[in-house]
Amino acid sequence: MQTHYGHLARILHWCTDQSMTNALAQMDLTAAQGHIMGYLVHQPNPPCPKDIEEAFHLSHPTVSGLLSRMEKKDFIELRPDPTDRRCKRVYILPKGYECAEMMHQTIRNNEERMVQGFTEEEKTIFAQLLTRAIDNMGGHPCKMPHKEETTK
Amino acid sequence: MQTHYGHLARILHWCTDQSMTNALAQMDLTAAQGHIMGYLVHQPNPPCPKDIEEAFHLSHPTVSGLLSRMEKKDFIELRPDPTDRRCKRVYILPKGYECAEMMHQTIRNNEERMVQGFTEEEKTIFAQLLTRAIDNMGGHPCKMPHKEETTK
DNA sequence: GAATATTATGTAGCTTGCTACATTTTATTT
DNA sequence: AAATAAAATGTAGCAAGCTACATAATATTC
Repeated sequence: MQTHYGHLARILHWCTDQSMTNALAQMDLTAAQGHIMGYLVHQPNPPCPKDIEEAFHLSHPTVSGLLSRMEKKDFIELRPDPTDRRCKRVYILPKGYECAEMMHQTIRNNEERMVQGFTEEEKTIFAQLLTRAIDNMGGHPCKMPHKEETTK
Repeated sequence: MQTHYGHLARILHWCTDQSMTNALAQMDLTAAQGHIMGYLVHQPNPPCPKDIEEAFHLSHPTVSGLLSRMEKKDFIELRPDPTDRRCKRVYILPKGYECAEMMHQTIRNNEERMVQGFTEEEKTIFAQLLTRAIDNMGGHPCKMPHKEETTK
């Protein structure tokens, strides 16, 4: 059985993913809902569902379902845009901001832990090899979700 | 914005995943159904749904749904075990074997492509750094699916 | 051997993803 | 200004994941 880089990459992401999922569950949020929160908190203005669809490359019914469940739990609030009655705007409520802060702490912890015992040179090489392998697979993966919800 | 290894790992796996999903779609199989096929074809004897649940860490209703849809498309056949009437056995039909062969070819192509232009030394280091990062995240990820459906 | 526990599967109902089609509002064309 | 196109969201229905509960067959225990 030879080495499978794709498998190793998968496991590594799985580890960070589990960590984030557990942290989010303690706040009564699912992983998908947490991703949205991470995005929302980094937007300068309240986005509309359409913006989220594009950022995450999700269909609009999927986003619609996620947002309505997040609203029911008081993480966000949906209000119609006064200037364009087609659009809704997504406003973050206090519980939403708490969640986002917790997520950032989780990512920081994971990133640090992952390269524990790596020398600075090893860290650099690690990032370079990962990047080259991605490039080899076809460069920019145009449909990957947003950076914010990344080390989920 | 600093480097996020978790993100890079995620993108790399995503690339291989897309490749496999596209290949499977041409045979009218979903990604999840393809994973099951990859597992089935490497079992010495026809397994029962319970074995699949354990190999993939899926719940039994999930497996049950997957298998019945695969059976409907003639990739597999479910027959009751004569010695234990609680169990069903999963038999692979010809279409199933074709699918498995195609999947292996896809994995080989991806693995090769991924490290194109890497020296032998770089390949070794790449695998080592990935492995060490995984170990740092808590060693054996006990709930990761089976190796077979890995570089999906 | 009868009662009980375990094991394998089935069913109901939820979240999150999708596509396809419908509706409403704004923008464009003529 | 009226007709048409485009944009944002809604609804229906499917796949694939889950938990919780139900059923049927085998194993264990008394």
